Amino acid sequence: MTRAQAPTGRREQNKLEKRARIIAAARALFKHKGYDATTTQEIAEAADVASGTIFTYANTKEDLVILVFHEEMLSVIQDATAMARAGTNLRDQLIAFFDVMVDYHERDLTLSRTLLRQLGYVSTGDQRALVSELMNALLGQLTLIVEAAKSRGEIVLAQPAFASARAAFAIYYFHLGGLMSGYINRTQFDQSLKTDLSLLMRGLE
Amino acid sequence: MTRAQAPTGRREQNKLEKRARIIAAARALFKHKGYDATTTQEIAEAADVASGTIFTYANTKEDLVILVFHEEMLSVIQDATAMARAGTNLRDQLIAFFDVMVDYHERDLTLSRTLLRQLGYVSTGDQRALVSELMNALLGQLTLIVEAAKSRGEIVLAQPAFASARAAFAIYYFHLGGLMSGYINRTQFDQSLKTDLSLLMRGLE
DNA sequence: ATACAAATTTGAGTAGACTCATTTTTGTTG
DNA sequence: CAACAAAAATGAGTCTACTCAAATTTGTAT
Repeated sequence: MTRAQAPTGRREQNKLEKRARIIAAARALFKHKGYDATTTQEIAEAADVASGTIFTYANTKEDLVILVFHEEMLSVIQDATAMARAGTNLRDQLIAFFDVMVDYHERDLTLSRTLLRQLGYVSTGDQRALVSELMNALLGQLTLIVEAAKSRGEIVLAQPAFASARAAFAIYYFHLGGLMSGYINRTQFDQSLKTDLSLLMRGLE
Repeated sequence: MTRAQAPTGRREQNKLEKRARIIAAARALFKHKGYDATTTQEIAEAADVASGTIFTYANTKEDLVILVFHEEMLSVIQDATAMARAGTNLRDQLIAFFDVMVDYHERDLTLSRTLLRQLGYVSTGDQRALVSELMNALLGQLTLIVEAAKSRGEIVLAQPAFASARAAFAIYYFHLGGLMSGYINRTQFDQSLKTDLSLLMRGLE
């Protein structure tokens, strides 16, 4: 199922290099000219491949956004995890974590909007695997944070820690969408996230 | 700001009729042939307008999806509210509410996927107003449900009821995305929603 | 080396969403 | 009703994401 060994024949090697070139070209152009203003032709030229080659590595132009984010996001998650450690209680740790993520998204609004859009609409297998990987990394870190809070006796869990991490992320994700689409501003985002996470901590009953 | 009176000159009347024809044509074709297989030309023909006219009523083909859903969704929200009344406690009422919504979305997966995608990426003013209206209707009903639970002493709220409604919806929305994108199936959806809403009820602390 | 098949790349071609200069319709004024 | 301006509709044309048959490259076997 999952490829056992990293295949490193010449052919595989070339594919990897070409793939890397395409992703790098896409990233540079998206950030420089913006997503919409960048054509797949331009990406192909910058990556020194034919226009059709793009589409053996990504099924659609939007899939390229996922490829671009995939690498970056993993390191953002690391940063977020590091920042979370500074917090003194679970809620503040979660807020610190999400803060790093939002800061990242705010740096390139158009691109992040395209990403969010795409996350809810992934086409085929390859890209889906990447999204799953990101989501697992994210929820994995959040789960660790929740479990740590449990260990130090701060919270009591009737459900697996994973479920709490998921619920917290769901709340973050919803507000992120509102922020990215311009329904709310950053101040409102911070406020709403804080309120709703407090709610999750204390419960309604 | 908001137009005071309904303007009903001949011109306005014609626009409304034309708009209605376009939406009806789009709905019929989307449901019959699917979103992707339907061309804006076909919609224009079915609505008996020129191809360009479509784009004076919707900025993009995807915006048409929002127009189609706008009407339908308001009545789905009514149905959901009615079903929620049957529940005996807040959590079950919320689950009953969301159940109606998911049933609706499951009836036309492709179209709902396109809607969800679009919700996180609304282009310009007109469509944004429609989305806000839907969201307000939805969160409004949920808020009423939460407030009723508070009135009968089932829950205690440190925050406005609106925040609880929003948090519940956020959880629903996240899992809905997973369901629509095929990351989870309906059984898993029901399970996860139940778990996470229970979490919200009882809190972590 | 040579022949062969499989994998990969190529780029001209296609399809369809969207634009916009022009035309048509509508409402108003004298 | 004629003349005019504003609003709306039109559809030929553009632009670009994406396809796919043909060409090229790669790995293997003899």
